[in-house]
Amino acid sequence: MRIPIQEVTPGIGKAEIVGFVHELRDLGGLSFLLIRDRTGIIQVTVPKKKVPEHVLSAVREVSRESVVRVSGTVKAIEKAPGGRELVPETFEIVSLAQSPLPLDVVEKVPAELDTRLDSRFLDVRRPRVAAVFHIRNACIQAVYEQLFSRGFIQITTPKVVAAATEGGTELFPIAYFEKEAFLNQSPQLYKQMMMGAGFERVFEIGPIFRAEEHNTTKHLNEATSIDVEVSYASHHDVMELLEEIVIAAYRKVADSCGQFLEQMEIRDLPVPASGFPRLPYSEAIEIAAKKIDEPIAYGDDIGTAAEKAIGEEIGSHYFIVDWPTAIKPYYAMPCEHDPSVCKAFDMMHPRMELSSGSERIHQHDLLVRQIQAKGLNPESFSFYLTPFRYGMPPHSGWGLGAERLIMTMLGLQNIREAVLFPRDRHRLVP
RNA sequence: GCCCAGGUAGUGUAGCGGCCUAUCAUGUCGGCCUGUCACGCCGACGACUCGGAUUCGAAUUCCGACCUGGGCGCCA
Repeated sequence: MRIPIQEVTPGIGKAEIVGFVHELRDLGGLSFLLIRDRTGIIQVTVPKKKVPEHVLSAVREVSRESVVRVSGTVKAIEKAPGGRELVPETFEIVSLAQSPLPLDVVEKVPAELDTRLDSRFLDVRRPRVAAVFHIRNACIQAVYEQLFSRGFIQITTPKVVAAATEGGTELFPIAYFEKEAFLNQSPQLYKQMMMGAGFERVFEIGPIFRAEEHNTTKHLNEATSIDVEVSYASHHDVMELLEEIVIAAYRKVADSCGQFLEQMEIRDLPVPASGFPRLPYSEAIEIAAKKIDEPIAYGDDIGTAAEKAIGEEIGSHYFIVDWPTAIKPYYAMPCEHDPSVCKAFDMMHPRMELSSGSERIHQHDLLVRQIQAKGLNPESFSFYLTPFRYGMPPHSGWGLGAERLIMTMLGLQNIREAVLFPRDRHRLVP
């Protein structure tokens, strides 16, 4: 019976393991092989004069990254990594790896991200790369735990849609039988319709598609959005929820991913403190105006330089609130006392934007006016607008970029590191 | 969409008009080696993205194509 490498301890006596050949060292009369499975690495020591002939011939034949099955005696040896080693009685090559490898799994020689992504299956064999995805899994699990425990209903919404949801970003057109269709940029409209359906608390974690031809370390053309919508909640309520979920994700990783953080050489993962600062947009602009060269004024979008300057000033997660209505989507609720400002927010990490959300307009006629004010045609949104005529609860929500959450949490330099198979301007394979 | 930068063995690099039959590392193959842990030592193998131009001579300069990285705008 095969056991996980992590569970191979000196006291165990005999053990059988299956894994990849991580490294091979032949010292002549003595050979060392490091065998790796998802739980760890163990040294297999082969004293050539003391092992069966079939073990010797298999060891001679085996190559790095081959899959092997080894059984034998576990010995406590201080000189061995982990304080134990396996001396084989049987050694079976389950699947021989060709050489040369397209990528050095042991990382004696670095590889460029592009080369790594071409051979992602090999790249992810590296423990420190695999660690990112174990941590990503823990984050998503934490989000599920938070949302399910609060009575949220998970929904799935169409990714193939007839028209743009928000205007603005470019959509990928696709052929849909005899009709024109697009890949959805956001579940926004569908989440809101489910408020109209009376579900009160919904979420979806799924892909969103943006056809922007950007080529940066923080954009993907297919990203994962954690999308939440809550009835009878103000934007303040959902900001608190967002903050709690981000903190829960950090805490989950800090508490349960010690081994993976270690592999990434992250000694200590600081969990953000609750009470993220709420920075009014107008103050954010003032900070940026003082710190950057390019001119910036009230009413402008917050560009990359401004975002960076403000992030440096605040130094932790924070919200930008009280946005001008003019630069937020049509569905953001204007403030009663000053409709030029709306109840929208962005949630920021010092490095970049992670999430944006708002209290939504739930009054049909106001929504139509706002759509028109953005130069869009309400008729193309009739499927979305109709529910607003038959009793629509007030509601708020947000969308959180999963890859950006992981990227900023782990200090990854490129967002592509946070996705197994990224889709960017140039990459469609694998 | 705009603007930069770059394509040299499987991988990562040096070279940037003649010293290039192209450097180094890693890898692979062969040899020696019983405690390695980036094992060591000896030997071998393996590359200038493609097409055109300039030149006595091009990896090196120019033009074009293809491919790639990054920045900006916008966004999660």
